[in-house]
Amino acid sequence: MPSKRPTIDEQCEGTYAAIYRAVRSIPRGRVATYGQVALLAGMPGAARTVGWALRALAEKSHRRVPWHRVVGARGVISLGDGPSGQLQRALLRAEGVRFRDGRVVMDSFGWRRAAPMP
DNA sequence: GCAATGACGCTCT
DNA sequence: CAGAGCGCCATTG
Repeated sequence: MPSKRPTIDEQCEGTYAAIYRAVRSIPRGRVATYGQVALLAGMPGAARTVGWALRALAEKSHRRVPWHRVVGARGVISLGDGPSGQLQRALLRAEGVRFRDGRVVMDSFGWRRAAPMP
């Protein structure tokens, strides 16, 4: 189709594709950090870009991407106390992810990180 | 092409 | 532990 600006869907085929793929690779019940996703997507250091991609995803929300499994470096919910942040927490809890002082217990639930399950 | 923005990360104070 | 500063990369106006 002529002169069509790249929509979210189009961008999903581009740079975001690798990001979404990486996020989809996160096993259920585990979480990964933005930096980790960026690394897996082949863009080390592009943690912020991952945030952009997920943000765009939130507007559509029609993708099967477990965005809730992506958290901050130390397991913090970057969305904060907002409605989205609480939703993320709820979704993670539903998968068995445990929290401690508002942060995910990365030692146990961080993807590819540690340790036997409790 | 530059300046500003952003669901980040790391280091220093 | 909290706050501020700098660096990182991609998108947008």
